[in-house]
Amino acid sequence: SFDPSLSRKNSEAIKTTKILLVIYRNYSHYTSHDFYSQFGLEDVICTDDIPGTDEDTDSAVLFGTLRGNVVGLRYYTGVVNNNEMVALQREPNNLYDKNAVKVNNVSGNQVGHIKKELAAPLAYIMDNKLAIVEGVVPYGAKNAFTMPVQMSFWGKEENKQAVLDKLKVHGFKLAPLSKSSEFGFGSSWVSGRAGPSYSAPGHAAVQMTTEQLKSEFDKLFEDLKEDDKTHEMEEAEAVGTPLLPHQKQALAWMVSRENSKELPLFWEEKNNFYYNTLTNFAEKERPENALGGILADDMGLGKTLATIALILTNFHDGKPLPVENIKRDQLYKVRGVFFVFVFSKAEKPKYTVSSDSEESEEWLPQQTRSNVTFVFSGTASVQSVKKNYSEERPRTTLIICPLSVLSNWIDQFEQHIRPDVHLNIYIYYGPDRSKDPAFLSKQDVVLTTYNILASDYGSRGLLHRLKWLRVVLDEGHTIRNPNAQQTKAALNLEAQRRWILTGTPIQNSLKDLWSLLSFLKLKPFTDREWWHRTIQRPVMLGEQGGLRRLQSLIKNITLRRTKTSKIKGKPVLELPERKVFIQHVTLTEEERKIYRSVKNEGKAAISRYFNEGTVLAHYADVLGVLLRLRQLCCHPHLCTNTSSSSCDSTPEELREKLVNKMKLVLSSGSDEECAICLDSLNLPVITHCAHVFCKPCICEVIQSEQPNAKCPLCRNELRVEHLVEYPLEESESSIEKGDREWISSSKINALMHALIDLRKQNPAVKCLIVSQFTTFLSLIETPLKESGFVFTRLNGSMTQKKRVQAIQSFQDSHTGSPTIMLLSLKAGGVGLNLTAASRVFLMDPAWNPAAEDQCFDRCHRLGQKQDVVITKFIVKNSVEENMLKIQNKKRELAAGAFASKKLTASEVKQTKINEIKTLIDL
DNA sequence: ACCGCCGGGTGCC
DNA sequence: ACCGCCGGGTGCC
Repeated sequence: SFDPSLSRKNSEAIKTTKILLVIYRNYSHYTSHDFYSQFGLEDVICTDDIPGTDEDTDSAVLFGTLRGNVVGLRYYTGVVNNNEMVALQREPNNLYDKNAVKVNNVSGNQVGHIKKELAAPLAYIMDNKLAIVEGVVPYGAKNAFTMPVQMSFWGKEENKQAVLDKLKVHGFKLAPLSKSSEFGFGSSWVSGRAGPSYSAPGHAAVQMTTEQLKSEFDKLFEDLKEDDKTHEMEEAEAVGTPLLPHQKQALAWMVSRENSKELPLFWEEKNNFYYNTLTNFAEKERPENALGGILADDMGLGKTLATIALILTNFHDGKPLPVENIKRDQLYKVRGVFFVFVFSKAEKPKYTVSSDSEESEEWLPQQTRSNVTFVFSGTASVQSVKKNYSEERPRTTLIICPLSVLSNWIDQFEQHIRPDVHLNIYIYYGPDRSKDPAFLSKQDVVLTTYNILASDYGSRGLLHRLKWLRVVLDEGHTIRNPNAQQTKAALNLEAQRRWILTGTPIQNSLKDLWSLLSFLKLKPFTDREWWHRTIQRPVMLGEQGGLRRLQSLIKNITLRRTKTSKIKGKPVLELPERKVFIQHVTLTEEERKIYRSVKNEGKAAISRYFNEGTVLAHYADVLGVLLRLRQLCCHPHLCTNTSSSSCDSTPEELREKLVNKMKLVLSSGSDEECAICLDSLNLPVITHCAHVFCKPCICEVIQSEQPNAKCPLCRNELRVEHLVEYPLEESESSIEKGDREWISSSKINALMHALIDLRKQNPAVKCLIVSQFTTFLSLIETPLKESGFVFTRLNGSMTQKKRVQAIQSFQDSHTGSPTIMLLSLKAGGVGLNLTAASRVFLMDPAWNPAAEDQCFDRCHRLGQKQDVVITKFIVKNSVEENMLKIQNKKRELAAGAFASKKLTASEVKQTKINEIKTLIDL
């Protein structure tokens, strides 16, 4: 499998010194977090530095417990059971007592108040966040006026004394932590099962070590395969592409989830009541099962196709979208309702709704105003149903995806729906998008992006006013951060069925899971407190029961297969091989000279930061130095000298400098994410301390930290009026193009040599040429034209239409179609399909090996028929080689047993410092 | 009796 | 609340 063309010649340009064969492994759990871990920013970003994030509940310990009283029961409707969990909630605006503390049951109905004498110290403790106070009503739930409540106080060790003192002043004392302090669950009336136990830390019957826990956690999603999910289902006729066996499994599972009549997990029916076995909450109303789930298949297994098949197959009431057309003369009017009856075999027409349509009886009487069209077969079974849905019975599937995969969805719909089937699909995107709710709700499918979703939420726009039949979040892990705007926006959508598609289900934290569960409307986890008390904390404390619950929960709502999963003994996907070669390039003496001088200058600056201990504060500058070096490895013209910083300048100069820095960071290929929402930048702004965030994110931080807001990355002062916005679309063209004469570079020579060689062997083979620098791609265009290559190009900045055109022409197999695509590394999202290419030339290494892998997967995926050969050009003795070292270290770490062992803040810092040192040879 | 005791009215915060 | 608390009625043995 060694490609001789790469080393055959010993030309002047390519001084190939060594070729390495890297065997492909799956690094899919490598994520964009990596950038932050690389620079040790995770601890700064992910913990309590940002207001509104989880109150560092992971490190909370139990201070003790206290018995108190709930009073005023007769004024409220909320009821509880014995042993039921209750939520304590401050009510600072209470007219009678500013210390008031409400007591709510699991579904949020108020039960009463904490007696005022106790509320006084509680209010202090809660307001100052000294402890989290949780309650359970041990008995007396049926009392008329007051009932007892057993309270547990959880907090950071350093706050324990303050809590004890405050309680003491008011004459209260926490019970010592003894075994007997396990409260409540022993006498649970929930029969049959062993009730859950929430024991105090240190007293868990079998406590797991952090390592055990970690490995169990990693296995969570791997143990999901087989058992009940092997059932296959034939796709509806309307699906134009035959499904593979594993896709039929996915379809069967998704349809069964949507049509499920079962109680959700952790609920039981008893005495006409429905009991939640985790919280002991009960209600008369049957809790709705989450009609949906998480499809967490590896990328390339066809999540998109499975979803399309789901839409068509479970189109309405468990029936598929009909393929045949309805004839007009079969229309009958009955009491203002339009029915179409198609009787194929029956002797007599029936003017009743078929009993097969279980729900018709219940809804028809109220629905007589809407126009309904039914198609029945004579055997009284419904063959197909089509009707104008009323607002209460929405028909529309809303699909939300990153912009980069929007076109992929459109393609896939076109590709996989039979041409004679009519499906209304509307792309809700762009300034001219429809403002008409009636129009939108008449669509079968509405496609939009997370950014549109987020801005729609802010303005309470159409997406949030309509009721949807189904909402699908593609790349759904984008809602893992509960504070991000798009997460809130997604959680607030109204829909009957909800799906999350993701290839990376859990990053490395349980916390990530909560947003997903909350989106799925899984009772009672929509409220973070119940999730935290019943699952997250028990798991964190190493309790077996907690992990068991988590496992069954994940198992219940998730389907995940990897590329290596097997179905009936055969791999789910048989992809051609994929080989990665590293081709070393040696710079010419002239290039080396420039490189060396920039490096020495940058090295001096960075050593100074090290000596001053201000590396993090000069974060953008460090990146800038590294960026310039990486650019010089590619081509001397890439490095436009964005001068190093000097202090104190006029506001205008400062502004310009900041804009330049922002451009630097945005084009560095390493940091296109916002440190707050951890997602791609939405309206990027730069702070005076030169850190880039989404404007909405940072504004929220500033808002909530009033009046002394600090930068989440470096703790410098922040002001809204100091934020500098990214200037609108002047980009690209301004970066010098025609004003310098074109020259080649060692890397371009190496590339051209390989391309020409390849063309000699097989003129039809298609290649991707990938770089993080779009200017570099532009420079490469010149020799491509000179050598007569037909090529196309895909940039992040291209309009949707142009992207589609570029992709289509490249995927075209006719002679004369482009054989080369110039691709910016981050241009295509995960869904981008470039299977026409079987060769990839990666012109410059990325910080994050996962970003590279993702890029390779755009051609090494379902539909690829040939082996994929990837060539990475790496300049000898340069920052690129050092980047490889770090990439390899990361891969080892990710693959090793201690995978993502939590590092302490100082360990992370040290790692970061070492990495910067490695990168610049310090 | 500027007390005690009785029994009715009453009741979250 | 089959409590506590309040405040009015009442008052030797």
